[in-house]
Amino acid sequence: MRKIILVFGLLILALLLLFQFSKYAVISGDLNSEIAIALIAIVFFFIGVYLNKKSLQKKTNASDDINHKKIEDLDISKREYEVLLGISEGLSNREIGEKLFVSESTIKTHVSNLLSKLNAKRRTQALQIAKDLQII
Amino acid sequence: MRKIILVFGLLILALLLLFQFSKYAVISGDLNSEIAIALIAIVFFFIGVYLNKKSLQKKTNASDDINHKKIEDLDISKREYEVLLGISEGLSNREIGEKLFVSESTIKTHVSNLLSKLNAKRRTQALQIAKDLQII
DNA sequence: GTGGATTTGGTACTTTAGTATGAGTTGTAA
DNA sequence: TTACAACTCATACTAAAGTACCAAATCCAC
Repeated sequence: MRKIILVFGLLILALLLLFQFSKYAVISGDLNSEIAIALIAIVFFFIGVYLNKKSLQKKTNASDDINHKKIEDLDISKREYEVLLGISEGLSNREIGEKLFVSESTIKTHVSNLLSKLNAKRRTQALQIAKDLQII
Repeated sequence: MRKIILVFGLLILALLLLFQFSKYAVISGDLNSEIAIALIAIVFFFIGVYLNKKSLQKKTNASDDINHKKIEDLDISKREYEVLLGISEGLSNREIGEKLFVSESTIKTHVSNLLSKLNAKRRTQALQIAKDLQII
């Protein structure tokens, strides 16, 4: 919020300076008024582009950022989450076990716990739910 | 490409009109020059916002649009694709069968063919590959 | 209308996935 | 230090998923 105020403050300041400058330049005869207006137009065009890009960037990041709070809320442990990532990579339980240097049994336990925590019946459903909750 | 030229043409036209209008208005004394400049600034600000949004929109759509050509290239039939969508919803073979009003056997056949076409060993891997190829 | 692709489905089997249960090992917060 | 959560692993199941093969019905293009 403070950031937004700062940006807008600076924007207004720049705006005023630009106006004053263009007026002075035109009056003093250093600058053609059309060119001054064109400059202002160009500057504001790019300000529009810049601000829009910034706001869209925030939205995009927010939408594909991982919701860590949700993971905690669901009581998903660190290890369980690593298993979930393995599932999302399309690995089998055995392969996840090899990747994390534990036995397939261990992975099965984690998967089973994960499914109940995510309220899913299958690993594919777990993926769908996890995506909905934006935790993967 | 033709569209871009059209947009820019119109833009330049609008620009010239705006200039002429503001100059005329200022000379005729109907308008204060600061207000004219401010109007131009605002107009160009929104032009910047609008054009930027348009270009970003295209990019976004292109990235999460389904690649139909790829589906054809992989020889994935209409029915197989429907099964793939069922998998991505986290459904079991039986549930996909119920949804498409065919037997589980049929779904198994489709899944098996899908896996070999996608070069996947498991349905979860098929999902990952399908996402990579942007066909789901 | 014939031929090829698609869709359907069955049997028989192997392989994974998932459940239930019990139990030993850590790390760590009270 | 003890109590608890997280992690580990095993056994013994049951339930799905996946493969291989075969076969019939249907649809569509040439």
